[in-house]
Amino acid sequence: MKYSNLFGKTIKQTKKDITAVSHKLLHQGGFIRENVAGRYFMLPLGMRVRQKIINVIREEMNNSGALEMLAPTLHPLELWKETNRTNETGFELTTVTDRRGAEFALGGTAEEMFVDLVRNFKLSYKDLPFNIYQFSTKFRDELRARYGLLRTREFTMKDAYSFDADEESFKKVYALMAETYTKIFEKMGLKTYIVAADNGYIGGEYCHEFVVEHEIGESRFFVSEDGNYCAHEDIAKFKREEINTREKEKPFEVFDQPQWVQTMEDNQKHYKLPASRFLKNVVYKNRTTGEIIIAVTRGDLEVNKSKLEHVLNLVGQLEDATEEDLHKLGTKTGYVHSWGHKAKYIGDLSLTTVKNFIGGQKEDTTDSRNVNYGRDFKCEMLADIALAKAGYLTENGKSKFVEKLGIEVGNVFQLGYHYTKKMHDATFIDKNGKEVPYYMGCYGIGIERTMAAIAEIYNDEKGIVWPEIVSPFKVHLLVIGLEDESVKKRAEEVYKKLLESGVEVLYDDREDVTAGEKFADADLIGCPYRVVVSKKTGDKVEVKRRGENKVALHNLTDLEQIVQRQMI
RNA sequence: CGGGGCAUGGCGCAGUUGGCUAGCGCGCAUGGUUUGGGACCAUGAGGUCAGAGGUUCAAGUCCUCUUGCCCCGACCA
Repeated sequence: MKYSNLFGKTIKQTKKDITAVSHKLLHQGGFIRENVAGRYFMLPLGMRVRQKIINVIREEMNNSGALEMLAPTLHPLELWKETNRTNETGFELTTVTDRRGAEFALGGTAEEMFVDLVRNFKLSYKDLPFNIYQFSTKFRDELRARYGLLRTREFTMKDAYSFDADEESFKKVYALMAETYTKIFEKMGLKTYIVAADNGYIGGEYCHEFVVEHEIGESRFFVSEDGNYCAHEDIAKFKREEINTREKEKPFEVFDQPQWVQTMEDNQKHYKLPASRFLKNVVYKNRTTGEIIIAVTRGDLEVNKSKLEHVLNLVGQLEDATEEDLHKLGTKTGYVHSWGHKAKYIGDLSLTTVKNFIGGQKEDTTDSRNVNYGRDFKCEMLADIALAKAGYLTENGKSKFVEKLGIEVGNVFQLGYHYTKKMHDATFIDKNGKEVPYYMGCYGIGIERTMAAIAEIYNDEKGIVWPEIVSPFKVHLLVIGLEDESVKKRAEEVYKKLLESGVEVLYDDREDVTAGEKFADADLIGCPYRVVVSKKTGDKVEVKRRGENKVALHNLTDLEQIVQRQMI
């Protein structure tokens, strides 16, 4: 393609408040343009990258035996009602109504649609298993879109849905998908961690995120030093160390405490004891029912809301209690009791690792001490509801957690019977002629986010350095000194030759642009090979790899060979 | 959803305690000089200062509301 025909422009300056490197460079290089918050135009250059990414994914998905298809964008709302996902928060549906009054949801994910399609076929066990997928626009009403393409409200997703006869058969598909994903991301130059995570509003019992480690990422996860464990913070299981379990239980008492002792720091200062010796209470409210839930933990630990929701089977339902809610309980911030309020008490596993807790019944000038779990108070249940942190021990106590941040570019979910049992007739006929629900999984990759992740990792101060397989063009050909007829002729010849041998080339043929500007654009756009034709190059061409400094003169056949060689 | 910030030609920004004809850089157009790292000169086009209401002799500037965007947080009681 000739640069003079390209729509879209590189620019020198971007807004100060663009913070993500990928956002800045993709905007500056003329790959994307924002429409409104979280919704982007894919410009021709960006479109080419997007297409390359799709090609890689498609090829590997097809290799895995999955079949591409396409579902409608508007999903009948009844389907979402069938699984009760219309009521779940954490996943705000955008709905539209047509002129007949029929209601539709703009799909943010398509489990119901695929189940609906499949159930209408009335399949037999002989038709199983299969894995069907699509590339389609997804709509998510994010509270806060940010970082350019990293978190948008409208994006392309590859979503696949597998249907199996049973768990055993499913597990093979799940493993195959994980393997396929690793291959896909590796091909694009992304090293991914496979992070065990929470299924959240998608449902099912387990899932894994594919995460590219990067500081800008919003996924916080932990890897054990021995490399045997890798889990998202929302599910990371860690060992609660015994604090003082050998100590003898002393008699419970309420005693005087200076009024200035209010916070956990005050406690530690006043008693000269570590935070782990105190009780901590965190109050939540069920969004829909208004029920108050009090999470009780050891003072040095924090409550993880996702874990708590999971334990209570209330995914996306909890919100922080307000001061008003506390008032209704007859208390206020800092004065919540570990027992006795009209609320559901859930305790963390750590409550049994300490003898003679301090706290739990704070009033203005008193509190309680020598509080022992089981003897002096009891929660409705003890569960893993505490937030993991760097340095904590793995469950077996053998290794320590290292904290990492990353960009979640893909995920694989075990869905099991989550949808097929909620939706009627989502069954096939087994060998015995019985109707049996499908055992499902689903698998997603965010295309634009993957694009941003690549740009986030492969760049330098001058621009993006695209991995060859996703680069918009393989060669960025630029000509300097176009007014010289022989140079111009030579450049045209090189361009034609490259095209003829099937090389994708962006030919900067602009006449009134200085050399410096052409170089700057080539760096910014970031194609892997920069080829220069000028007076200096004579019957050769100058070749430079983006990201490297050395330049070399080659003749055309050499160049073709260099470029044809697949570099990954 | 809470807190903070911003909104001025296409883009990036300046505009003082309200004051006269709203500026600068980039980009764009035209002409010229240039041509191996965003070069230079000249000329020109382009603005209901986000929207609505208000205060005032006078509003880009002060007040109120609305909308949009950006940043931080959304859990430690």
